[in-house]
Amino acid sequence: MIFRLNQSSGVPLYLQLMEQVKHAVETGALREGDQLPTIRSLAEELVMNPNTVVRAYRELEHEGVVELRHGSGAFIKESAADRGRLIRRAQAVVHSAVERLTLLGLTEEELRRVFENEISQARPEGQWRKLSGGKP
Amino acid sequence: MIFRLNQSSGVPLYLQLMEQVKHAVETGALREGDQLPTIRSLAEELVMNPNTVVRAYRELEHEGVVELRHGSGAFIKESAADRGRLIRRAQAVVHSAVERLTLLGLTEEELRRVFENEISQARPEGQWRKLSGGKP
DNA sequence: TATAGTGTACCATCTGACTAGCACACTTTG
DNA sequence: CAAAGTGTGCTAGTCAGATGGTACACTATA
Repeated sequence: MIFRLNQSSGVPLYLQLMEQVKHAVETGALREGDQLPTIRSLAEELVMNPNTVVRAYRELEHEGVVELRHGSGAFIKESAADRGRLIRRAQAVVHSAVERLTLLGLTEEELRRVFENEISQARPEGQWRKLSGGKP
Repeated sequence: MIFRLNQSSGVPLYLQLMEQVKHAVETGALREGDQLPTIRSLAEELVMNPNTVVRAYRELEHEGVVELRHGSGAFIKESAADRGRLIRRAQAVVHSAVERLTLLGLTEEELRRVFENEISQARPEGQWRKLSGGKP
């Protein structure tokens, strides 16, 4: 497993860690019964506090993704549906799109904005706040 | 202009606001000389503290995106390059990709993870921390 | 039955994001 | 000149993320 965390994105580290684990499960990189890194070892390698790892693991347990076994470790729970194939296919689609846009000359910042904008346009159900203003 | 902020994403509101403004400029929705909403009015409509809007505006000014005129308002500065056409083209590409993946049955959460994973795979230059662990 | 390795549970502390409220200075408009 | 609307500046406080450290409880293994 390889986890990549972005310190300066504003997104809490424990949330990023959770996302990484979920993604690994979705792609099949982590399978049912696999043991996750130890809290202490992961904290050490990611140069973060063990408590932060604990928080991520506990939330993942609460979401039913992992199982914490006192004294032995953290393990991937049986996932309801194996979406590995679908996710990998999706990854391919996104990959080609990102590659194409990179060649067009978009910066990573622009890419993120375009993507986030598209998501929020396509699915306005979430916790959004709208503002319709004119020229004040 | 329409701004959409996500309260529960973990990303600071002032950063989200900045992104929205930048995106609006990139797409051409906001043009040179256009006046942005008043600090107070924007804060009121977005139901946030004026200080938070101030912070976003000041950072945007620092980045050269807007110009704050004491006593009159905030205005879009002349942008170095008009990337409107490029960005709109990119938006079309991303739009079709997102649509396709939505039809495949991906949730918004999965979509975000796949995208973020792709970005970090494609451009590992940033402030990333790697972990290569095995089964501990 | 030891012992090492694991998760669990606290507590104190620091930092940044955000809120809350007020007074002040400048510009526009009448 | 006066009033309304604007950005500016400041102080104080709340909250969540993250750190740092310690002690404890459980499990696997020799």
